[in-house]
Amino acid sequence: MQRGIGASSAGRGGRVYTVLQQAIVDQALPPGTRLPEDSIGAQFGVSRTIVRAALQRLAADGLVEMKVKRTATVARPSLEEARAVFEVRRCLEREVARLVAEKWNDGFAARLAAHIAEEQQAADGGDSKATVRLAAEFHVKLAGMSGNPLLVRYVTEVVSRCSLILSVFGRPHQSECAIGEHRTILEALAAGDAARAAAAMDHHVALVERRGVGGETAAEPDIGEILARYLPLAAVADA
Amino acid sequence: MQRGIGASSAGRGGRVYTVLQQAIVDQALPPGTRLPEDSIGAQFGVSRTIVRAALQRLAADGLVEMKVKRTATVARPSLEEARAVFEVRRCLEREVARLVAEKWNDGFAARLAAHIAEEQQAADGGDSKATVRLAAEFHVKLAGMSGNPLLVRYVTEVVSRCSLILSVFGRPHQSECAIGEHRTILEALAAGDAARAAAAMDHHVALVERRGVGGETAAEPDIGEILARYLPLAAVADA
DNA sequence: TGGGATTTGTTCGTATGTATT
DNA sequence: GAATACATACGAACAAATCCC
Repeated sequence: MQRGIGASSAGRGGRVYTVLQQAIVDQALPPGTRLPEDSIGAQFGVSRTIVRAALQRLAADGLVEMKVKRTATVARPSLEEARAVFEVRRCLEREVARLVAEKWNDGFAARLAAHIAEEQQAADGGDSKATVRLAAEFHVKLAGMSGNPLLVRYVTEVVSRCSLILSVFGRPHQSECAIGEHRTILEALAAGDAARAAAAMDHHVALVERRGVGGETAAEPDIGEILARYLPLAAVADA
Repeated sequence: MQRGIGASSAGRGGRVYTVLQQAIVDQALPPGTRLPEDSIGAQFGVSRTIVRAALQRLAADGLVEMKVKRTATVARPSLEEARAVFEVRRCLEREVARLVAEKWNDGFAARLAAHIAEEQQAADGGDSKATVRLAAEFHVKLAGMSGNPLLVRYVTEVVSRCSLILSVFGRPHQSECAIGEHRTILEALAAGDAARAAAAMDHHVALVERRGVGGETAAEPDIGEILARYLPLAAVADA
């Protein structure tokens, strides 16, 4: 289990897609990074045809921006987009919690407990990259237990986009490290309480959003405001 | 306003994508219909590259099946898939109802009333094709009022897939002609009752599903003849 | 403002795999 | 079961648009 979040359908342009997606959600490729088809193809040893297909899939996922006749770039979500994505994510994940609670069994309990243990281990070891990745995988794994492939696809997509969003608006890492909240969700599920599980999930996602985009509006500020901050410096420089 | 449901992002491989999508949701291209890149490219006067991009997008939307080294075909949803799609659709559209109820204003009321009147007119005129198309557009239009672009995209996708599903399991047409149910939703929204609107929507989608699942399938017609009928629409969409 | 280097959009040829007689 | 026809996967090449100096 070393593959990327969306590795389920690795068929079409698979390797390039998977690697790029993982690199983007890992924040190894920050928003705005140019993704020229030539260079990427050279890196992977394939031609532009393959890269194009991968980039188009990533664009459909909202992780890459492709304007016509322009070099593709890693998407830079706006604050509005961020809100929209989290809104949909909360809706989807509430449904996941309800469905999984209905289908609950001992196997689910064991798998989730093991996953949370892994999260804890990564956190204790100070491996922030793994911590973030595992936090995302928790949600995808849970969605998988709903037995609904379309729900898995959508949850995978919104979770990926949320990782990207946190890399724009959130503090560097450790924003998603709410292992305790994952435990709370597990407990509600184990108790067979669908409503409480859905509420716990909703609360958790809301907290992720608050931690990520709640406080400051770090990115996409007003140009005028920025220049105003720099004017005093200019005055000094002139002197 | 003659464009296809998913015409919002007509940028990449736009014309071919739009026409094929419309033809599929209109059930003019039944499930299982072969979609060879050559023939389609010839019809549209473009090369396989363009057709490929369009087919890939349609495959991502779940409307087309593409296995490696095999001719693409119009997707033939299984009963399980159908259930999964409707499950997600209910979840998404409940959220749409809630959000639209919150943002309700007189403009929304007028636009929805006009749309329902159009539906009624098509139904009275016996235009079953227009009736089905307008029924789908009602949901997409409503989603647009949520102000959440991602929600619009997802609703558009599930609604399209539901049209395809109905063409497999439902009676030929008129399965979705529940204009009265659309009116009930509008009334709940106009009353400012978000919970009732969500419930009405949930009930409506459940009824669409119930009416849809239970029939048989049809035969395979000629692609060229069908696409020729759709080319004029493409010209209009481009203008 | 202009021109050159980059990079995309597209087509078409070849290799490879599938379906069919 | 083998051979043939057919259709896709992939890559190379050309023209046009964009970006940068």
